Amino acid sequence: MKATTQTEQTAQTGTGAPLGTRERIVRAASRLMQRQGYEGTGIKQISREAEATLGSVYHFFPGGKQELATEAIRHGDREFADTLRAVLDSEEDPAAAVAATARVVAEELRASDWVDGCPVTATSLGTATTAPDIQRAAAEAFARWRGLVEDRLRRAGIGAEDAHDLAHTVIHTLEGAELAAQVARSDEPLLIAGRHLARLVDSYR
Amino acid sequence: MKATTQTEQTAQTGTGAPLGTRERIVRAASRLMQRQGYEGTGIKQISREAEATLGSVYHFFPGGKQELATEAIRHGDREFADTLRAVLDSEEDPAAAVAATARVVAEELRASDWVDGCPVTATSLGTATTAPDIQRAAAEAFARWRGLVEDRLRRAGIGAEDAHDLAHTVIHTLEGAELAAQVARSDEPLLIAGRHLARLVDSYR
DNA sequence: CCCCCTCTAGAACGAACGCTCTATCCAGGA
DNA sequence: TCCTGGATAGAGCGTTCGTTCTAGAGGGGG
Repeated sequence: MKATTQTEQTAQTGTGAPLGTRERIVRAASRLMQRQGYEGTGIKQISREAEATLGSVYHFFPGGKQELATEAIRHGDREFADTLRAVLDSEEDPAAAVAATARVVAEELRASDWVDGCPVTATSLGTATTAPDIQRAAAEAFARWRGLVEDRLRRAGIGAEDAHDLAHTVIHTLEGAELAAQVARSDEPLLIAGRHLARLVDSYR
Repeated sequence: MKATTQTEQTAQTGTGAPLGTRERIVRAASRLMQRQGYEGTGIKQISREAEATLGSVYHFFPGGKQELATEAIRHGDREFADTLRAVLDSEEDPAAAVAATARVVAEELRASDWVDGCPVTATSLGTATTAPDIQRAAAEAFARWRGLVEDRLRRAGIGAEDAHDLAHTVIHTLEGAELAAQVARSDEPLLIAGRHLARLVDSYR
């Protein structure tokens, strides 16, 4: 971790090569806030987990905790968008694709012992009155995810307005079901949601 | 606010009569945590808002913040259960009843300027690893709400298994749509969810 | 060779945190 | 009349919070 840090972090993301300081901080912030929420996560805990110092955190994020949180949300946004794209394209039938998404979310949640829920939700909840930037980043994440679903449905031949509405309900139902699955420590809510969403999508074909 | 406090608070809830200290504390905690989350809300802020002193808070809730939070969740649980019962019975058709529920949630959210979301979600999120009591109370709230919907659907002639599954998706979709409505500051997610849930329920008749 | 600039390092600040503790108040029973 | 015990009151504990600040490390360009 030297002055070459900045160039490293932009180049390598996928491999196991060492990440730049800035990227390590963002990832640590995203993961911690996903589990503990915005208020429940401290800057010092983030810097410790990222193996960076407080000085580095404020060097890369002069806006402090709020700037770091919005960046963490954007990280979670991109991350889920990637898996969403992949899963939606993995099935021929749009209804099956939606059900597969619910299954994947359920698997990942179970794998984390029901701890890693939606990073965007956990980070943004409770900041409505204090940090509008964070809310905006969260809204943008939801909008992007809905856009991916909407595109997929339109490509399957579903009309523009129906696809728009369906995308809303698909994303939001997954969101709510994941939340319920988390507190119940069971994937039943997500699997039921997947079946119902598939049925709903099918009814518009 | 004297020694008669304890008897007062059990007796009067609906009227405009003065509430007992304990009840005032629970309500303040519920409202504040609904907006700011568990970690974002301080005990001193609660006692200030409830017009009670720190001594009173720890007198009624020796378990501290965690005990207070579980009580706040149970309060929110009962509150939403009451409106849920009322709205579900206000319509003849079960699908229409579900859509009406989404409309009511949207109205209340809008009335609070998109700030008062689900009290159970906001309070319990981020406490998974630290406070299992809070998680349990949240899970019980969801289960109760699902139970109310399931009963309503079964009374409308829907089969046991279908009613069980539908109740899951109805509650969880409303949950997720309310969250999205909050960050987007728009009731569109909830209204779309209401239409889709009605269509889904209808498809099981 | 040395300056410069990005990045690292962590001590220190005031404020707020959850919680403990002692003191006081006051209605009802003996 | 005094006593008892639930309820109120708030100063103060140690800790952690987000943030600021100064100091140093170290490689590339003049």
